Amino acid sequence: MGVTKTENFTTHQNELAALAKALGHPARIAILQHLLKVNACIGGELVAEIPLAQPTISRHLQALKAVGLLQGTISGTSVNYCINSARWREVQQLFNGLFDTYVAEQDCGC
Amino acid sequence: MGVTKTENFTTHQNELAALAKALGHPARIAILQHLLKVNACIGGELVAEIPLAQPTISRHLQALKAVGLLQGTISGTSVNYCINSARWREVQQLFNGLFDTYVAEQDCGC
DNA sequence: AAATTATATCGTAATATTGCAATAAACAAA
DNA sequence: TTTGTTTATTGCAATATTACGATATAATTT
Repeated sequence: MGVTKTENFTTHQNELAALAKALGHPARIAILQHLLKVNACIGGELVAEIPLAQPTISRHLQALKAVGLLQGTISGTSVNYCINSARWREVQQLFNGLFDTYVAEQDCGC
Repeated sequence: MGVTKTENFTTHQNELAALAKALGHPARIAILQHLLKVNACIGGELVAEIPLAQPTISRHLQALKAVGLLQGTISGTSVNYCINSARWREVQQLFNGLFDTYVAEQDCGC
């Protein structure tokens, strides 16, 4: 079907999955890495940086914005994108909340 | 097209994206959470836990196994699944490697 | 051997995602 | 007003994902 049965899962599970999904494309990782590297708000110099067509990059930016990782503010004809620092940390803690649940490495024979 | 242009990105970017993608479905989050909760290897009691059909859960398990987060060992007619602890920690550090790149919260006016 | 149990795979249908060309929209500059 | 610049949206086409029923596989049990 291609449709995820979100109603079968908790809000937390759905949110974590949605965030992971947003990170689930190398172009979106590259976008974030570039924003982290220059550590600033940049207008679409990403189109020059990333070897994909401008509409494609625009879509990836929307996907990251949709989960709150990015924010964009209009500045003349261009848009300044940057990382939403509060959300960024929140998301990191959401992921670590999952990862840290692993306690010991009890030998289970696997 | 629906096909990701992996050749345009680094191995690291592709790996991180593939891992995130594997976490990008609530059923797979639920599977991991359950494995973490019982902290043991379980045969497919997941089929009873998660409200999806058995073939669907099997596919999700394969997806998690494909990125190394799970390992399964055959035990009679059933399969014991558990988290690969080494890989688990490795993946956590990969994600934190991205998240920790965010240094300051310099005011960029966005 | 036949039946049972547990899991994987196949086939199929529906929806989602990715990508690009073309175009639109919004603003700036001449 | 016209021209250029930048970003978003639309309209495809191709591929991927999700889901389930049916079936296959593999080991255990009777």
